[in-house]
Amino acid sequence: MNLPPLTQAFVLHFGEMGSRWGINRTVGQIYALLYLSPRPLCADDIVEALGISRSNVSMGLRELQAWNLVILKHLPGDRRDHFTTPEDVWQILRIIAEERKKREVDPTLSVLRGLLMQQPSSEEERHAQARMAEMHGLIERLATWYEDVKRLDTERLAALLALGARVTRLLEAKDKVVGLVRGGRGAAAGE
Amino acid sequence: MNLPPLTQAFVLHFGEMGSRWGINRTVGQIYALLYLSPRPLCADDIVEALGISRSNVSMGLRELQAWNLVILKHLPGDRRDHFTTPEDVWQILRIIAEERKKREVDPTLSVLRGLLMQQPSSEEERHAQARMAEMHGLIERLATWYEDVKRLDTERLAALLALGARVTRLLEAKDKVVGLVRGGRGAAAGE
DNA sequence: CTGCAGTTTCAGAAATTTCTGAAACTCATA
DNA sequence: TATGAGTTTCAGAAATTTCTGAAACTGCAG
Repeated sequence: MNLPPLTQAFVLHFGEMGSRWGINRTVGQIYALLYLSPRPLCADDIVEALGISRSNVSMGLRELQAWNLVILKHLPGDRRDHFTTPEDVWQILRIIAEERKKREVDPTLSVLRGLLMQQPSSEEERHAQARMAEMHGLIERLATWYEDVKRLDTERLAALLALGARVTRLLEAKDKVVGLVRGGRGAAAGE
Repeated sequence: MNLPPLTQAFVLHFGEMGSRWGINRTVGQIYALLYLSPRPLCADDIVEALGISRSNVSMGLRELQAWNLVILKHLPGDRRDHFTTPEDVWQILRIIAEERKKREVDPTLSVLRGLLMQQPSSEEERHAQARMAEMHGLIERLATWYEDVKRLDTERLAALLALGARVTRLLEAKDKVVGLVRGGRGAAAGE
């Protein structure tokens, strides 16, 4: 691996974190490299930059495509596929959230649903099912919230984040205001 | 493994998902078992229930303790440690969020900070650093939001979730109302 | 003390995941 | 349709992770 020091440090870090993030070292490194690169890279550029085998790069790129984390570009006059990552970090965030939900949450949600349909065959099972119901309820709430929030455009999403916990102040204010407005003039605060 | 069918299905599922969640199969299974159990279990109960070695259980419990996901109970007249999970699923959610942040986000945040302090030594590096700055900015925003939200009590948190994307309506309403209230009667909406 | 129930540690075995090189495939173009 | 640049696949090698049994440790009870 022969990269400028900052790039190299970033790439190595992504490699190390990869396993914690549910991808492997190579995939992490490839992603990091593409993320930093000012222009699309082809597979051989990656082989060169990271010093790993061609087939490993191919598999890594395949996995990143499954994650929707790379974009395929065709440079004019070059048959080879070239790859970049989406530019916009908010877009990347959305993709990662979506994919992690799909992989880490949805399967459990559907298993829970299945198990909650069944007839418990003992007191033990009745209790177990109640616990599953609690878990299911929470996950479903989170999932609904996420489905909702992910549709927001970036500007609104950013505004919401910036507001942080102060939304609740707003929430409480709402109740007051709703009363106030209802008792006074026309509608202003919806719902 | 000899468990009632619903329990067994849940335990096996957690085992399979374990690797996606950053824990291993055994740890997933132990957690699932404790989560469903109506009473605290000791290590040997777990060996018995899951059919795995005593030392494996010991390591698994140790890891779950590192995650703060189990509670140690001492039953009167029994020297052995017994384990449960926190009862409240919201509490569990908080713990998982905290631990995942600590493991999956904080290290990257600190590496990014370090790299952003350095002097870029070329145009390439300057660009790479700009990309890192974008990533750092986003992650820091998310982290701040999280720090903020995690302090909410469960009731408020639940209310916020339930509101979902509709908060933005409220946000927009706020602007209107603030004007309206300012131009009309006494203060109602804070901030 | 000594014995013993209970727990932890750890080196190596087993299982799983990742990585490689060689072979197979694809498809534009000469 | 033959060539070859580029890509993918896949079986086995290498590395890593997980799991086990045996040995070491801990601290209470007699």
